[in-house]
Amino acid sequence: MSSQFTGAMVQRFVDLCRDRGTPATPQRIEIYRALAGSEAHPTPEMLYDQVRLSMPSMSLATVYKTLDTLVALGVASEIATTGDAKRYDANMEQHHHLVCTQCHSISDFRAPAFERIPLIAPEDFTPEFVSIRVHGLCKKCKASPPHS
Amino acid sequence: MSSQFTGAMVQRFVDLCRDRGTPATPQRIEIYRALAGSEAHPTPEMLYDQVRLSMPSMSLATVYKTLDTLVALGVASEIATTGDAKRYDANMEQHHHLVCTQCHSISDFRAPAFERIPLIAPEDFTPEFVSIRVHGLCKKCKASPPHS
DNA sequence: TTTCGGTTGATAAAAATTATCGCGTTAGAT
DNA sequence: ATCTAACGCGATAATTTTTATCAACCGAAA
Repeated sequence: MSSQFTGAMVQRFVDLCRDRGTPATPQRIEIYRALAGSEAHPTPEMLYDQVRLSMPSMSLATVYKTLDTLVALGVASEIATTGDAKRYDANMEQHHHLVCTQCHSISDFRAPAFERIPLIAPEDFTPEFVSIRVHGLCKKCKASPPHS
Repeated sequence: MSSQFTGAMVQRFVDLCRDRGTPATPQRIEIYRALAGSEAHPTPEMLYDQVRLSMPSMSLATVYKTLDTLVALGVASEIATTGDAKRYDANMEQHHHLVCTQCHSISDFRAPAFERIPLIAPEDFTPEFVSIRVHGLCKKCKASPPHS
């Protein structure tokens, strides 16, 4: 994620906060910037460590509360994982995920073949959107054998 | 999940344990039976409560350890969720999930249109399998308005 | 300036998961 | 049959992750 693109995302975030009447505090801006600038789909802890570099007074509780706020604003989403900690994504465009079965890393993925997945469901379920996860071996884990 | 079908699954589980040299202890059998007999994709806590009905001495730690064993044996899988607790599934057939955006319930789902999703990925990622999640409103939540 | 509502940071508490360890049971060797 | 070693179980402690609480702070409005 290039930093200029991140900057544009931050700007849009600040604008959205103004529109919604949600204060764009320095803490929220820094947390959003860290999330938007990461491709690692970071955990709250990871964001905490990142933001503290430029804002040492940051509290971990603020990170959790702000992430809830970002999700409520619709500028971030929580990713479903099998891991121990929550992970977030600021990429709100239609996209899917590659999940490494070895190291559990998650990366974004777009493919034309996945763009038009039919939105089907049983009759008693009202579908809204589909998410696809491709599980397999990431580049790193393919190269290096399991550490066991 | 009909109980006779659950019984067949338990039988296969016991056979598999014998083949693998993994002791099919009463605890493991009861935990597997509870998982195989549930359609709720239960959490460890839910399985603990269920199994204690017939085996009051069950320990929660045993549930956690056994779930790891079941996954290692390939007779159960952990489901990726955005929730607070882990959730498991004993249905090992190719299937997908309906996730309620309101109550976060998860139900199994099979559709011909999803049977042949192409196993595609970027060049540096080795895909193994795909999982699809259809997000939307379940029957109950469609009927009852949000509690807020 | 004062007030008020919302936010932050510190901390406690809760919830979920994992680690530890003694005990009992079982399998295999003798 | 007895002994022994290995393994699983249950109890519990410890760790990790997340949420709740609350006083202090900040900015906007009066």
